[in-house]
Amino acid sequence: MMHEAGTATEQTRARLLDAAREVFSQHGFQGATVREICRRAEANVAAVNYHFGSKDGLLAEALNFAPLKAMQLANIEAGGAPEMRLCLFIRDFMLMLLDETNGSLPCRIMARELADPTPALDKIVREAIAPLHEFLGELLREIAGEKTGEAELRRCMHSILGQCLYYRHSHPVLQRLHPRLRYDQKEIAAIALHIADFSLAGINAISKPTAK
Amino acid sequence: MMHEAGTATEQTRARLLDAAREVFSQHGFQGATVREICRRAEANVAAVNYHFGSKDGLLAEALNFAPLKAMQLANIEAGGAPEMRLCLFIRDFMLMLLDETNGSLPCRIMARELADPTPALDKIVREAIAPLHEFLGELLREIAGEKTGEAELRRCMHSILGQCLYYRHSHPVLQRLHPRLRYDQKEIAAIALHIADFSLAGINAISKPTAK
DNA sequence: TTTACATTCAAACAAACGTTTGATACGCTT
DNA sequence: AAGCGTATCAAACGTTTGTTTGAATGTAAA
Repeated sequence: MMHEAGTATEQTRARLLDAAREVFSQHGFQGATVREICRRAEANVAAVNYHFGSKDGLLAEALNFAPLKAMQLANIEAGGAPEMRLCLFIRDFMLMLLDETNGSLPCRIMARELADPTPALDKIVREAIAPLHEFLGELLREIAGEKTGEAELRRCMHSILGQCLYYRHSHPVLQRLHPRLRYDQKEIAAIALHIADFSLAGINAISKPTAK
Repeated sequence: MMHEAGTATEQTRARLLDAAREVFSQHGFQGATVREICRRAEANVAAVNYHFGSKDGLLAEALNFAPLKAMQLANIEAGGAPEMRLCLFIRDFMLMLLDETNGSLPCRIMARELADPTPALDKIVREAIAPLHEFLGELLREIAGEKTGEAELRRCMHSILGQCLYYRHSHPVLQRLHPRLRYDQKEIAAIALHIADFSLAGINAISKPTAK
């Protein structure tokens, strides 16, 4: 009756999810309208409620934490010095946040939801952000050493995440200030490298305070 | 006929502006409703359109760049080493972004608008953000020295602003992760000090690259 | 073919939105 | 007191929102 891969039903579901990810990442949950999502998916307005129950349900299914988790796993398996792994993490994270050719729109949706709580935020925090913080906390612990306090380490983590997210959150502003700027992969890599250098120096200063 | 300070008309205008600043800073421009603003201001729904023409007009008048400019001016007049002035700037900026007792809600409204363009964003960028970037750019130039490239210096500026704005943008998330956390003035000062230390070390690493 | 069920569709729904209207109340000058 | 312009108000306006409905369509088993 249904449920074979590639069946018409599943195609509509998939088109709706793709369109939803685009519109949600562009306009946020509040700014996105069911009608625009359906228009892009070439589906009827009722399709969202039929397949996902509600706009909330569509958001919940549109989210996908797999790329973020896969990135963390690959980072751990990459091995090497923790400083190098931090460098790698920042670059991969920035690519997910900024690279248009990167398919991981869910990460950009999550970035939008940070400031604007929706019914899905609790799930996002529980399943994506909390593990990310744990992963990054352990990585920074390796770099900063055991003597660094928990609060200082957490603030270093916030400093790094803040730098990364800034380029996503402030993108409309930065585009107005520097209209020529384009976020191609080369520019993203350069920014990531800056953040890594900047942050490693910061961590060192925090973890090994030198008397003046 | 009217326009004397303290007249009933001006009181309604003032109440509307106060309420608008609260609601806009809490829910953003899209999320805020004219009806809630009027309810808090104890005014009729039509009052917004009568006094400000539209919801857009209310936002435009609710914005106030004076505190941000005053802060920059005070910073310049304070004098002292540029490193110390950066420290001062970060603390004042964080207080405007986070301190509940601080009356400068416009700064928090602007922080929300960064990610979500509204008709007022162009004016915000032109009159508040661009001057802020110029001010901070000059301050960082003093710290980093003449040899540092323009792009590197701008990235350092983004690193600092990103760290500061993170605590505002990610507040809903951080509150869920650390429910006990409260942003009193002591905590804000501690965070500001961290960002300053972290960033000064970062700037030094960028501006005076040391061969390994 | 007939039956049963899942999916799609145009249309309508109720609620909330920003805004407008026309009447009423107020404050001032004459 | 009369007249005039401003401010306030309840009510309604026209849109847009997410959602629901009931009929039409497609698909696969009986």
